[in-house]
Amino acid sequence: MADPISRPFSESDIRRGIELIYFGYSHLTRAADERLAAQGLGRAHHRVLYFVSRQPGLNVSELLRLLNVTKQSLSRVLGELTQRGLVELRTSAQDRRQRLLFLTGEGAALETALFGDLSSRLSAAYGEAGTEAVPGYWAVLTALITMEDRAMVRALGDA
Amino acid sequence: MADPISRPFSESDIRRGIELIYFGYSHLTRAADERLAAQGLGRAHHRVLYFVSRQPGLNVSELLRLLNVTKQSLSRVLGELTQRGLVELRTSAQDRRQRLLFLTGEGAALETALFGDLSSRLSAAYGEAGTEAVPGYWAVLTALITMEDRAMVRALGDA
DNA sequence: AAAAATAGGACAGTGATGTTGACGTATTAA
DNA sequence: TTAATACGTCAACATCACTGTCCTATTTTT
Repeated sequence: MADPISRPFSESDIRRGIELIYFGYSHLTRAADERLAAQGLGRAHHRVLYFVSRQPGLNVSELLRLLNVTKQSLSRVLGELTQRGLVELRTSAQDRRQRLLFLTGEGAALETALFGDLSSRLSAAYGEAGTEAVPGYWAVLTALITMEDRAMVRALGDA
Repeated sequence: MADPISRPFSESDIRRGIELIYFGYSHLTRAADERLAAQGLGRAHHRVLYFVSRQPGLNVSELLRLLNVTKQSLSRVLGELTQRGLVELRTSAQDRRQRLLFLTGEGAALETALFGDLSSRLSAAYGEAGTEAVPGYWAVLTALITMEDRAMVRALGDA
């Protein structure tokens, strides 16, 4: 846990961490952004495709919590994705108020391609940084997430 | 360096890396985003304040390269920042076509507060993750950046 | 059975941030 | 003198987010 006595991190260490995550994230998504743009879609669409692929059958509320946007904002994106036949909404049998989200075949194909874009870049980075570096990368990023949301993010992996 | 033989990274490792950087970055900037919103500013303004603070006297072309946006887009943001008296443009003595960018006192004060927001979150994360984790965090993020841009990012630290 | 809470959708207006494209001007370099 | 460079600017438009309000269907509570 956090050690309140030792403060081994200089301003330069902090600035480095800020700049690297900013540039790193933007490079990570670059190829996927281009593929999306070619289809007339944006990152907002990708995030929906990603999470629906990750947790097929999740409902709108759960997706809203993950994305941390308003339902009006999600509604537009979701409408476009269903119109294009990339995402499907099915009424839940347990609670007929809920709409469960699934990718169509076409949606899954696009998501796979987009995942490939991210994956090839990140695999290369893992490889270049070395196996020992990866747990540290995970640890700092995990610690950036507030306790409140950490369970939600962990749950993605458990699914 | 990259080992072309071993491929020790599963899809789950990759997904984890994607999700953590997405949620981690959004948590990192949360407090700063709120401070900006309270002033009627956005992340675009913050990025300018950040880089001008980091490299006082950089010119518009250099800033465009760092931000990777069009000059029309930057122009609006820069105009707002100068109007509010947060950023100052001075004509370069060496090349009078160039405008060199500096923070005003007020601009520097705001940037300091915003940096404090990022810094306190990231310091806490470094601390929680442990000193050993930080170099791994840096290494993976650095490797995410294309060789082309890596020199540019490194140059920020050297300044 | 009636009332209240929940899940979700819809309409209207607005703002921040980005884009392309075209054009202009001052300054420096060839 | 010509060409390239470093800006700045006007116009139109797209994406993605927001607030606020109102509505329906369904489930839960009382």
